[in-house]
Amino acid sequence: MPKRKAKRPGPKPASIRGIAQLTGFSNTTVSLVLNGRSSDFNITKETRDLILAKAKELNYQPNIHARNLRSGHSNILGLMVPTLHNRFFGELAETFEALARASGKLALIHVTRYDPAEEAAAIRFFLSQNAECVFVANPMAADEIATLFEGSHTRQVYIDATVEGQTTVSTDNFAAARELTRAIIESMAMDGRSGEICFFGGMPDHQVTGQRIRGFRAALEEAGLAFSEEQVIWSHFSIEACYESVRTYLQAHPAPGGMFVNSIIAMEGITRYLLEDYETCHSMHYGVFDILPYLSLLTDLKIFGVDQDSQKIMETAFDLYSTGEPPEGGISVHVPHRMVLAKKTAARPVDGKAAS
Amino acid sequence: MPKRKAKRPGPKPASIRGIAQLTGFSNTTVSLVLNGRSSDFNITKETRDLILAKAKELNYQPNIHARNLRSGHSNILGLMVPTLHNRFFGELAETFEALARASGKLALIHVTRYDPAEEAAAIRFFLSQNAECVFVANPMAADEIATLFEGSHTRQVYIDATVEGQTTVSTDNFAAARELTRAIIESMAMDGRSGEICFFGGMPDHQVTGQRIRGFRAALEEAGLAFSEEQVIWSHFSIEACYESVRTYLQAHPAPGGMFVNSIIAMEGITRYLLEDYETCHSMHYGVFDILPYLSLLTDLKIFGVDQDSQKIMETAFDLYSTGEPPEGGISVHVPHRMVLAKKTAARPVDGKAAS
DNA sequence: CTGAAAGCGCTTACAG
DNA sequence: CTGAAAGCGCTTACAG
Repeated sequence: MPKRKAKRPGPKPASIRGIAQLTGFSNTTVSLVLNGRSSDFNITKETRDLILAKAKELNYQPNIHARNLRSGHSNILGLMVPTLHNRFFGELAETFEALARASGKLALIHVTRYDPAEEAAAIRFFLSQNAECVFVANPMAADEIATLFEGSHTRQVYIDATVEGQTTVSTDNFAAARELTRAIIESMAMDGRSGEICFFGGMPDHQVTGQRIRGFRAALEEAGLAFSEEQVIWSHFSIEACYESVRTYLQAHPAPGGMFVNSIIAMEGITRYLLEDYETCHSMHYGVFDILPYLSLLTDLKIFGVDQDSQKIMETAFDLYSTGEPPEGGISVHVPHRMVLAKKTAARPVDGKAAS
Repeated sequence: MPKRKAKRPGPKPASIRGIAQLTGFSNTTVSLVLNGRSSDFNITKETRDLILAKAKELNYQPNIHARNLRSGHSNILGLMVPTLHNRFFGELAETFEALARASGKLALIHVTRYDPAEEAAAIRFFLSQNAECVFVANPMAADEIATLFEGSHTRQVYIDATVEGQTTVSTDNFAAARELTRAIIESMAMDGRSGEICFFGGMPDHQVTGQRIRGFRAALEEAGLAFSEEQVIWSHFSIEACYESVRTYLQAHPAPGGMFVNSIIAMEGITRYLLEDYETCHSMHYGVFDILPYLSLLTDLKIFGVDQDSQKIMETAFDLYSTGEPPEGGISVHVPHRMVLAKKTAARPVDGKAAS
């Protein structure tokens, strides 16, 4: 057990000046040594060891504020994310933080809750701090964001977004959505199931949603199925909102066939509605984007999923940033996703009884 | 579409000095106005409006490095979390960031991956930056961490941890674990199911796990059931590790009864094993800590859960920090959790007590 | 009512 | 091989 904490003694953290005084060298020498530049300046091994020892003894850590203020480059890396409530962004953020720290940068995370105004505020903040790079994940207003960067020295890397002339990294949302839709169609066919397939979740201005809708539509049309705007059910990304939307839709469409579910949050909204109408929910075929890897195994629903590789996506984005200037016109990278198949195709006995 | 970005023009962000020159006032006056202290210094409305207008025009944002360096108090708030891969910590982090920003503080998040060495590094970093407060969530080595703070001015608030003499906020892990275990026992009884109940997931030194094991044990003993160390299956918090552990256990224990699952990650490990032995997995009764709110509804497993209110926990922790000095000896707050019942026993999640 | 000046901890030409 | 000194953008006594 630690002792009750002492009240106000507060020794200040070790500083360069402190180490300089204690060792008898100048600030310059200490700073040089501590920054690993001793050899560039032919600083004696003895001097170096003395300073290093003292620094270790005092547990010296540079004051980032002073360092960044002075050196001009802020050492700040920013990550803008719409939320941290789901696996995809949580993992993105965790990887971001680890990579930033490993390169000696300060990781700043700004959560914008799918709000374009908050997004603009986030970017302005990062710019005002002279951030070295901002990773913009899944923005609502990608183009507006890009214009904010104009004239600044701050780099920008987009994740799950497409912006003309910028560096972008993402899952191939169009292709993945098409694959997922195909899986739904095929699953319905094998099951002898008919009925409309709808696209559920997301807001009209949300770029990634738009790409997925195009993939959804392409698959439908390839299969000779019609697509109309009415098949798209918009909904804000919250369980409550998704629940309301799916409820309204299903009560108006008594015999649905399948659903393209645009987020794990939307799936939770559906699950909540399942309490009210198990039969209908259970009869449908689902395809979920950002599925939890093992979710499909747990459930007795007919459910497929796209599992994005968020760690790889972030690593790729970071690489693109850290390997110097981007090529003129930007560069776009797609990171492969993984399809998660419904458990029927895996080694598990089919019983699929309603729990009712 | 934004224009291709300009290459190196880089106008520097607006500064106090810039505004001073442009408006003809001194740095002092500008600084005072911008910090909302005009009235304390009887600064003319005209002066104030002029400066404010110019600041807005230039989209002035204070340089945090300069401000914090000068003003001594760093304005930094730290959050130490073991991971961001799950809902509980993701939501914690999101709420933390929002609260910090709303109070004009700089939110710094440090992910430690359940590694005591990383935890110490995180705390040392925060201390070296003179952070105003560090929120320590679910540490492996709470006591060691507390000693690191000794003699510093940095406040500390523990989340999901108990430290002698410190301010702590958490779910009542003991009580919740006991309730959850009771639910498992009762569910098994109603089902006429016998067999050992084991505790699955977590590492020996993990404090919160220890508290939950005590609750688990209490419930067993209250029900006249034996408890022995062999019923505890340790496992690192990763899907892979949990899969391996559960596999080893179940192959050695052919007729298990129930499982206290110590994290959603552990549950995913089990789900993965379900592919190999559906019968066994399906026959057991589960209780999961940190369940996804609607997970139990999706599955055909017999599964109960504890749903922690991470947002409320973080808000409470933040309040405790922001309302000044903590009382001598610290203060401990428990935030109520919610029991999620298996769908067989209830039509929906119910607040309060376990199944009756 | 407003300004001149010091200084937070650091880095970096420059001098020797 | 090492040191004296300037300055990053800000805040805050202090002076008037």
